[in-house]
Amino acid sequence: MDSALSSPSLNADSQVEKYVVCVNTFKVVLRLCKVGGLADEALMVLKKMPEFNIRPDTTAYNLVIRSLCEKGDMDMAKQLMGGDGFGIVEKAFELLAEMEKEGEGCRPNVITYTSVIQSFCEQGRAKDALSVLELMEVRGCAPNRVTASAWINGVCMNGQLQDVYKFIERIVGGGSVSMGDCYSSLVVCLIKIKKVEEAEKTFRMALSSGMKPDSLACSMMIREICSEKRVLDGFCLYEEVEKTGCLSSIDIDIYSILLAGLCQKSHSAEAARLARSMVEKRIPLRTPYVEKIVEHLKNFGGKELVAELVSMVR
DNA sequence: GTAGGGTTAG
Repeated sequence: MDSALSSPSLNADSQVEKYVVCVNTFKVVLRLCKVGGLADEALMVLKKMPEFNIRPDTTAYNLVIRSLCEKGDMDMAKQLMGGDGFGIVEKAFELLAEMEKEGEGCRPNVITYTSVIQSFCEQGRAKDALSVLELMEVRGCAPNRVTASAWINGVCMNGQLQDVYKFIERIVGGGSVSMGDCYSSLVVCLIKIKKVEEAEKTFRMALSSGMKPDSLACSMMIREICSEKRVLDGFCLYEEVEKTGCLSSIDIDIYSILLAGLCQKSHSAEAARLARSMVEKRIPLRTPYVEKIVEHLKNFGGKELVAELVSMVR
């Protein structure tokens, strides 16, 4: 990469006549660097752009910042295992500062700030993350649900759960992220770190406080409860979620998982109710479950219902 | 084609 960049065949002067090199050309290269984990090379390419009379824009900078952050995370992991490596994220942060100085055309946006915040959070550097959050707010850039999610995720993974509620209060207070989005992220994280009981408590609390958890949080929570063989609990939770009207984009597999579980445990009334609602909503059965569901349901739900369900199998 | 949370059969 280094030699290619500095070779005579690839300098600004000789290229101008033969090719049209533009920002997008460089973005293709930067994207490749990012995919290939070549953070230093990405930085080098970025610094080379002015020689082609091309000013990097926000997305070009963001690609490099993401590359650096990903490398920083890897180095951090190495460090935790006894190696060294720290401070790559500082480079990303320096680039961010550079963008703020450069002004128009490459001004940092919510993605830029979020990337750096995410990296700091993953490294357990909540204080640094906070300073970036404050910076973006000062610059009039509102954090969004991804910003919040990155923070919550990092803090959870680092076992700093006690600070997460304070953070949620703070970011929701800013007015650009909803409580439901924050608690959805939290629930997903808690499940991921195997704190399922706490996840369920949090999820139920969110529901009863009138929040609308997002579809992933709903799907994961119900799926988790089903996997504990608590199908009836799962079904009740599903019905509660449905009442809030935030079920529109829930994972459709959940329906089949619930229905199969209800059938297996002979909760016939509930099974028939769910089956009817699936027919109404045109939710298809998942094929791995069809046989067992049909077998149980034809005794309780009626032949017509079963026929309709089966006709929707895909 | 600039960012983010997961599963995959009883």
